[in-house]
Amino acid sequence: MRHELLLRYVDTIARVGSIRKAAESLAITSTALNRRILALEEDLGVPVFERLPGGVRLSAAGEVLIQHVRGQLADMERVKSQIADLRGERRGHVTMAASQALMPFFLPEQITHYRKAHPAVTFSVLRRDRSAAEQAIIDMSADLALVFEPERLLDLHVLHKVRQPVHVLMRPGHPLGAQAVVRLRDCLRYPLALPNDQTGIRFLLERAVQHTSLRLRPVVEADSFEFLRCHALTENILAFQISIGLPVESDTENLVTRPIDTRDVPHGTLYLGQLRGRTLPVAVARFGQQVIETLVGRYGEE
Amino acid sequence: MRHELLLRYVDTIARVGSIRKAAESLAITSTALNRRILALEEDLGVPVFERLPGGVRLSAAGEVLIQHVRGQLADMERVKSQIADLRGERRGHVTMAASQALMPFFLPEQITHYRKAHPAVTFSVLRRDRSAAEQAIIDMSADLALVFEPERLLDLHVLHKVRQPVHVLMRPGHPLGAQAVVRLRDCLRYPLALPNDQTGIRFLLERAVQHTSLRLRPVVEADSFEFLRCHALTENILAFQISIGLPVESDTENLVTRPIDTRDVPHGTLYLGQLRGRTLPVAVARFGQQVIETLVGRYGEE
DNA sequence: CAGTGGTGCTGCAAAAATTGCAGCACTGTT
DNA sequence: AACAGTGCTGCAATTTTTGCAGCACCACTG
Repeated sequence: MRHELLLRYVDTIARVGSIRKAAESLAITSTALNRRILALEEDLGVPVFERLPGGVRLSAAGEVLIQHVRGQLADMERVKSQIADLRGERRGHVTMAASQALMPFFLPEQITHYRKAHPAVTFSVLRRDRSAAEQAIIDMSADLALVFEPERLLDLHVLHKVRQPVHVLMRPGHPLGAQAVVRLRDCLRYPLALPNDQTGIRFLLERAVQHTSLRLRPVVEADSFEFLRCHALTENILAFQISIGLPVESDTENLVTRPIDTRDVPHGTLYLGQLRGRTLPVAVARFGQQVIETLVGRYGEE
Repeated sequence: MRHELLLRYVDTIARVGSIRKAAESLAITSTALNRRILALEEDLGVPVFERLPGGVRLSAAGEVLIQHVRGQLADMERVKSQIADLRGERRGHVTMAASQALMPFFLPEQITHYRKAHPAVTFSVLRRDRSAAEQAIIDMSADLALVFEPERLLDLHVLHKVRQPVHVLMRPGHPLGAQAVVRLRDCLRYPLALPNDQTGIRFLLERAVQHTSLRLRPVVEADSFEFLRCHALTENILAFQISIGLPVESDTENLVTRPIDTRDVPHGTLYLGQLRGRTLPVAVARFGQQVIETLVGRYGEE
């Protein structure tokens, strides 16, 4: 598409923060890119970027423009998708921002299942926790967000939500495994592996101990649940995860999981959302529908 | 603006229905325009226009595209307006679709008043009754609609509404002038000048007599209220108008107006609306706000 | 305090895209 | 059968865009 090029250029520069770097990633010369931006700014009568010694940054006017540009690009995708759909082609691309808990099992399974029915649909997955997922929706780098305990829910239009209790993960034979439901204070007696502040689970745990005498003292802290889970197995300490992020029940030989009593740590909520007011491409909308149906089938209506 | 050009081209061709005619009105050669469309269709992989012997018409894919195109053009106006606003310029353009009743008094007064505060804001006014006003909103040839008794209210986001009783207009000395409120059956005893089917007033009158033995037998029918009002004065027959379209009260020497009993003809409703989901340019939004305040001040909250 | 690596920007010439003219094939109307 | 309207195309002129090299500027750094 010829006429979208300029928009793509603006978007890339804004994301990268440098004309030269953007030019490289766009496979054109910086001189051409630079001049297109200058021409745009002349047409517009206002600088779109502030020139800093280390690159460029969006000006106030640029902030207004970039939202329009990204909206236009996203909407153009929708148009192409609808036109392809009109020809019965059933192709398209879905960009999904999702919390970490969805990475190991839920999303792969969902995408595989969807691609069985629509092999021409392709996917991009961005691992984004909480506010980062919302940000991806707002700046339209993602079409859908499946996010645990988002922060603001402001520009997010909620398509579906399900409650998710927090579970504790341990090596087989750990004394906590004796109970079907564990209390938080019991967990805190053992060494902990905790996810970092960006995550919904950490948020829930911090809030749970806030007005108590309990304290979270992690032995290991990381931004990767995969690392935490594996580390819990090797060093025999406790990790945490929500229901949807737990491995299939069968392999209790390697890992034991127990829900934490909801009197101690209340349910968190997993949201499926899109940008408010956007019309999604057909492939995206259909995939969202499938996710909703799966969630309803698995956890019931909220 | 360079990159909007193609969008403007597509929009114009779709409205005009011919590449050559569109090229003329766009002040370019048909050759250039034609080739741009061909290039667009190649990029898109789908014909946007159906080629007919007498010109072109939007294809199914084109219908999808044109909605996007018009949305982007309108949104670009908003962006420019916001950028201008950012520079404290307070300029912009407002395109208003309105029912006929607003033409003689209300709109001129409103626009004059607004332009006193914001002289750099310019206006376009389209006279559109009922469904035509809604159509102008949908295809984005107008930003705001002030329309009496719209038909579907489907894509129209209602910003405000006021009730409007129907009045009968007569020459001074007409026997009907004796009563403060007139009954419909009394009106129908005299020769009538009626607006055509497209108008909300005709719609209300037709509905009023639908299940009665009364019949509307216009002596003169026209699509111009101005003509009807003037004709009523010269030939001494009855015309109709809603409150907001009536002349200022003072000049009762030339024209007498009386409300029709609402038991006979119920209130109609005047709607101020915009396209659902659109973010309006600042100038448009402010003007709409002023209109709402005027309506509230004059007719109270609904 | 010079050096270095980064930035955005600008002449000038080459390359590429766009445009305009004239004319073709086609269709519906007179 | 002539005509007036349409969209489309080959070719040449024109305009626009691009790329190279180099400039001025700034923030680090040793």
